[in-house]
Amino acid sequence: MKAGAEPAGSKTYSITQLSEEFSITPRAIRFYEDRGLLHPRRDGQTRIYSQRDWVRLLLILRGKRVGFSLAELREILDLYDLGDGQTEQIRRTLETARGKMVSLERQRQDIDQTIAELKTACTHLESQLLERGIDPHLPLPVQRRRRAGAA
Amino acid sequence: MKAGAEPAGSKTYSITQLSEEFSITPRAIRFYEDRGLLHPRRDGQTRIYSQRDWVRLLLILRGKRVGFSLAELREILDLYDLGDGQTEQIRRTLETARGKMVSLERQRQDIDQTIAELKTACTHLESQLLERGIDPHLPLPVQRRRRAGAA
DNA sequence: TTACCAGTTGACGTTAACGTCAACGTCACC
DNA sequence: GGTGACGTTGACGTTAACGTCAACTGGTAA
Repeated sequence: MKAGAEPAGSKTYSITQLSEEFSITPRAIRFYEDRGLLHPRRDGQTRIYSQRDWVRLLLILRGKRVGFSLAELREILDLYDLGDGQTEQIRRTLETARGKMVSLERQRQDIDQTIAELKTACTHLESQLLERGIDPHLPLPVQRRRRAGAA
Repeated sequence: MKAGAEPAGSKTYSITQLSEEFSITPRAIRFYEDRGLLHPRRDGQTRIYSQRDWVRLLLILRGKRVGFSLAELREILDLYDLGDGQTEQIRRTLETARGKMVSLERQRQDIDQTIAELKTACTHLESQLLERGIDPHLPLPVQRRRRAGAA
C-alpha cells in the first residue's frame, strides 16, 4: 500500500464506476488505454483509476466532442505530462498546440455561422406555421418514451 | 436549352470544377449525391451543378467541420427546400433544427474551454523554454517542405 | 461446492466516409 | 480511327472508434 506519487488517500475508481459516471462503456475506456490515452494502475489484472485518470477521461470526452481524433487527443494529453522532456520535443509540442488552437478558433467561427443559419431557418419555419395558425412552440404530438436514462 | 427553375443564364459547374474550388475529390461529391445531399442536373450522363448546388456544398463542408454527419447534414439541408410540406413535417423539422442549435451551443462551450486549456498549456511550455534561455517564438529547425499546395 | 459477480484478454463485426481501381462511354481533334 | 481528357458506374479496400461475443480468472456469499 506504499503509494507512489498519489496522495495515498486519493479517491480511486473501478472501470464500471468511471463508465457509469461518464455514460460510456468499459469497452471504450479500455480502448482509450489501448490507444495510449490512459495508463491506470493495476491490482493484479484489474485496473484502478485515479483522480488524474478521471480528469484525463473528462478531457478526452470533451476533446472528442470538439472533433479531435484519439490520436490527436493523445498528443494533447501528452502536453500535460511532458514535465521536462527534451528541448526540441517541447518546441514541437508547442507548435502542435498552437496549431490546434488555430483550428479551434476557425471551428468556432464555423459554429457561429451555422447557428446563425439555423436560426433564420427556424424563423422561416415558424412563420410558415404561424401562417397556418399554429403555435410554433407547442410540443410534438406526445412522443413515445422508452425508459429515458440520465439526461 | 429550355432551362427550368434556374435563371437560365446562371453559372454552372462541372464536377471537377467544384472539386478543385473546394479542394475535395470528385469521388466525395458523387458520394454526397449518393447520400442525398446533392441533386445536380444531368446532361446525358454528366452532372451539371448550379449555384444552388455550390451553396449546398459550401454548407456541407462547413457542417462537416462542425461535426455533423452526412445523414444529419441531409436533414439540415432539407430545411431549406421544404417550402410548403406537411404541417407535421414542418414541426418535426423545427424540432430537429432547435436540437441541433442546442448541441452547437454546447459544442462552442467545449471549444472555448479547450482553447483556454491549450492556452495555459502553451504558457507553461513557453516558460519552460524561457528557463532554458530559448525564444519560444522562433520557428522550428527548417521544416522540409514537399511542394505545398493551396493553404 | 456451486453460483454469481466484476473484470480481463483476444478476435471478429460494424458504420461512416470516402479512396482506389477497373471497365466503359463520348467528345474534340489530328 | 486512334488517342487523350473528362466523365460515368460498380465493386472492393481502408481507417477510426468502438460493439459484441467467447472463454477465462479471481473473489465472495449461500
